[in-house]
Amino acid sequence: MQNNEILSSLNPAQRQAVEYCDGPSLVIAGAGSGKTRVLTYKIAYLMQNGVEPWSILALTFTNKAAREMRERIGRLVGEHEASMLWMGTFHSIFARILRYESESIGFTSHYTIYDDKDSASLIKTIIREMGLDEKQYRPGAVAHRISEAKNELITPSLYVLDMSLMRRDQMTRMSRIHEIYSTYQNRLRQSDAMDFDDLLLNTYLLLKSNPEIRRKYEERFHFVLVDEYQDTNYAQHQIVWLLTEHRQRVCVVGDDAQSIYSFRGARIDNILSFRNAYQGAQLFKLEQNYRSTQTIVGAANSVIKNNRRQIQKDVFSQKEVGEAIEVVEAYSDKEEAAIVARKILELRQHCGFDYGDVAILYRTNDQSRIFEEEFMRRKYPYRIYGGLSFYQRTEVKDSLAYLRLAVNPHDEEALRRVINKPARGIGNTTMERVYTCAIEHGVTPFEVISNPVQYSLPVNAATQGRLVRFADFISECNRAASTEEASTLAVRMLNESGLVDSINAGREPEDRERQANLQELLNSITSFVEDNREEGRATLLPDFLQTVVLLTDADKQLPQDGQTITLMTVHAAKGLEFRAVFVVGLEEDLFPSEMAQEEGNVEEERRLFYVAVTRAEERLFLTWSHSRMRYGKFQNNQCSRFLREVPAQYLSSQKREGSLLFGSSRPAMPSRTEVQRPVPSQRPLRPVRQVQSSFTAAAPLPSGQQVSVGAHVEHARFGRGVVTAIEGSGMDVKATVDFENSGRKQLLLRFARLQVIAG
DNA sequence: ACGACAAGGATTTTT
DNA sequence: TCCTTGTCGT
Repeated sequence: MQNNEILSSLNPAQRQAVEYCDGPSLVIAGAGSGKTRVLTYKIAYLMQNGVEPWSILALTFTNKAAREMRERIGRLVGEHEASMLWMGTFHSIFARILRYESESIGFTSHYTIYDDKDSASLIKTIIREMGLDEKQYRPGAVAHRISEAKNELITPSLYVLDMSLMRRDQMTRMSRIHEIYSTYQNRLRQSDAMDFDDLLLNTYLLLKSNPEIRRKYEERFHFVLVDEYQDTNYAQHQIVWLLTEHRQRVCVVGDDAQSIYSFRGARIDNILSFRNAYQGAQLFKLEQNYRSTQTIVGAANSVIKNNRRQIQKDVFSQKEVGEAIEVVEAYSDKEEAAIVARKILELRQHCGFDYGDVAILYRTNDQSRIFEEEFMRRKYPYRIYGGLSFYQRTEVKDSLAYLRLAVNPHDEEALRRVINKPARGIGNTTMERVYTCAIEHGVTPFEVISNPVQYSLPVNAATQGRLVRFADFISECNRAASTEEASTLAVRMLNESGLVDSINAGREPEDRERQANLQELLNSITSFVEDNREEGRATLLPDFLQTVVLLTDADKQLPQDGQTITLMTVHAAKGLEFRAVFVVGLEEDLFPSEMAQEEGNVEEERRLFYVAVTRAEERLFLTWSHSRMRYGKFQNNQCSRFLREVPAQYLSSQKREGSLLFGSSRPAMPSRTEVQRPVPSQRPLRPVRQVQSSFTAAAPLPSGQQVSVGAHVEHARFGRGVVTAIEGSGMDVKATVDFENSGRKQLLLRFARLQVIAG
């Protein structure tokens, strides 16, 4: 695709944002304004103007966003080119850099990444070891403080110097947090492990304290782009700064009105004051909403106006005015669910909606239950998103812990988790002694169980034997981890450890589910290995683990089949859109949450409401209930202030009897203002690069079938597709296949499980 | 070492 | 209300 083709499909504001590449820019992308489009087109534009793909760094928050963007760019500039971009989540990109540079910060290249559960568990252990009261030092609260500190780039040694932090800890009777933090960091290091926050903190420290390394990455990344900038925390902002300070070639995209993750350390100030950090940054505003009706956009605008801290913008829609928003007032939560169900029936029967067009959005997960019950009764197909993640399930975590030990036997949390799973006579008493002994000798628990005699561990001979046997097993797997293929080793390890048998022993339905989960995990390892093999790479266990810890359920969730109602929290809905949306539970102390009121975070709750409203394309329903069962008792509620912030003009006149809420006038929509048009500066363009490859028309498959360009093929996992190119020679013949549902893939024919359907 | 029971806690959760 | 966690008894 040529430049002009890329640019011609953009509106003026989008186009200006794409074309401006000379300096820092901030793209404020209103809801539904084509943000991803701008990002992908901008990257394609950069590449077509001579910027090498491997010198472009694009950071996202989710793997899903990164994957989708890479696919879209692949369609513009070719899969091969797109595959060379540095594009991924902050965490995965930084984890990769840290693996490469691990030695300069005292880790090995196969360091373990602790997830939240692992770090919480370690923090809890430390609190106990220090003899502190767990009521006073609630592990969750301590973990949160530590995470906050890390996100603010405060190391343990800086923590003690920070008077406001120290005073705050004193006030909350947790004055020893700094010690816990310091011990926690030491234990992580000893375990050759980093938690999620360390991936950012250590990247920052690496770049900050090693000028040569920093220069290397500054020189590597000619252009840095950041998605969802409103959700970045201080650490992320600072790392981006370290990478871009000198070139100032940075483009951040986001919407301050959709900043909803402050509880995770996100700083809305990063986006609000971007132009202070990057002096002279160009501001582009994408204000045309392509998603929703004028009514929905108008309502959303009116609500968000009540926030003080925001970047002024005029989001508008040129779609039809659309249907009025319906407010539903219910007497009980049950009735609320029943009314919603009835409305869905109406939508289906009279308005041409399908189940898959409908989403129910709520503030808290436990609100899903009552809808689930209602839909179950009515036999509506539905799907609840959220809840406990696949990777957090006990059997999955246990299995992964074994694999982690094979890669890094010093991983304390993994060892704690599985040493007696299945029971092998190594109980708590023994392990307490092991940990004490390890601390005394300054070694890892694994070293103690490997050589109990050497460290004079006070246990009897039988226990000693059991410990050594386990340690030897892990050591043997550890040796195999650098040679044996991931799937083979995983299967062997989980079998030989006895974990598989213990999980397969049960016959209860829950046991069946556990068995299925274990199987699913093994399948995922196998397909990971096979995918890599088809693309010409071998896969060892470390490769798999590195990828898998940074995955979430959202990444493996099957795309909507279009036949089920979606139930999810508003947070989970960010970035999605539905023809019809029900925002339910609009009551004071629920939405906005009572917690937010205490902490003065109502503006963030309002942004959350804004996110909810702007998910809707055509129909929006806002519901609330006078009473609701919460924590086992009935609660009486007032309707949410956010409901009152929606002007009556957007609301339907039909109201329930007895409703004191809303009038029924419906004046014209507010007028929109002119789109802002900054003047982009031109710069000379380098010629478009040519890709050199040897192309062939046809090649044989292992099955003997001939596959040629244009052939229709079927793949075991990717489904059906068309071969668009065949290149390479001998062992390395690769086919590029456009799959109907899985996008474009390059596969090594030697391994690919391809069937020719029609040639 | 495991099952039965009580107590306590309970937003949101991209990694 | 309901789930997770800890304690106690066998």
